[in-house]
Amino acid sequence: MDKNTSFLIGALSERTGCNIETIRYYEKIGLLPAPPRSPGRRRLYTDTHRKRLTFIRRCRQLGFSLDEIRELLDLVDGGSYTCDEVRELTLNHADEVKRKITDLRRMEKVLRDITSKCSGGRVPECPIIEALFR
Amino acid sequence: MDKNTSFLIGALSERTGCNIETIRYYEKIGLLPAPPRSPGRRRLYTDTHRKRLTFIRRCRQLGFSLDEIRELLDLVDGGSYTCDEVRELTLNHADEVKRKITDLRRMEKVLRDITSKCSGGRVPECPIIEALFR
DNA sequence: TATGCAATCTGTAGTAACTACAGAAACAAG
DNA sequence: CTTGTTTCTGTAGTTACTACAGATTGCATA
Repeated sequence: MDKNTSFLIGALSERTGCNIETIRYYEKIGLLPAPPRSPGRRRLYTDTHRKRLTFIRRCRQLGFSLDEIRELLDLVDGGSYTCDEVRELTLNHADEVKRKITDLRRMEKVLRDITSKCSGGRVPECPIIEALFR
Repeated sequence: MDKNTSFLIGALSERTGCNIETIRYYEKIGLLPAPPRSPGRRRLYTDTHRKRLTFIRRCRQLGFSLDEIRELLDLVDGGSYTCDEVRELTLNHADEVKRKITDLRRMEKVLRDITSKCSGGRVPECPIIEALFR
């Protein structure tokens, strides 16, 4: 928990739930800064990295694309971001999520409707198939 | 609408809402059978193809993966599918859709909660960012 | 001190489901 | 006959990872 304590990539992986290959991938594409290395060239992370990675992971879970996250991080790194800018990005995203929910709900309804029509026997004219072909 | 009337890939694309490259892609991976060709080697589709592609598209919209669709089509093509098998595939999928909806709803709530905390000014300590880093 | 084994390293290739192009050939209209 | 649109094949790019292969490194134990 100390600001100066450092740990290896495996520990970072455990603490964030992000797998090792993905951490190195984020470094490669410049989302996560390259950390200092041990004499044996192992990556040495600190809590700062952990926080940043947590941020990235959380955004991913919220459905932000890596490019959107990059935008957010640029705002943060620039230091001169406007609350409004972040707010807009986030609200746009919330709207997108809302649309997805609507679609999925329609999707679920169709699936349930379809299966409710199926008697469950061994017939060659399955209503599910029929419904989907129409 | 005639069983024997054939049309070109552009028409199939329009009728199904599936874009041309994607149609050729589905043929390449064996989801859509290779249609006969005109003397000039253009693909000649019939309503049978249209129906099959419609089925594929609809399944995609419902969130089935191409592999799942392949399973469904194999069942159909085999001719000996059980209604139960299709039903199970479909119900499993409905459950998955339900889970996705749950996740997205939580996601949306977080996004709205977060933005509601933001006053919208030009401050360096944006609560949205703070919330996501924690 | 030797040795074994887990963790890490780099770099490359594979994944899903397309999308985008380049360059050639075919066809329809004026 | 020219012009423009459509289609053709084949290849490469996309996103966000995941999965190796083969080489080190470092720690613990005999």
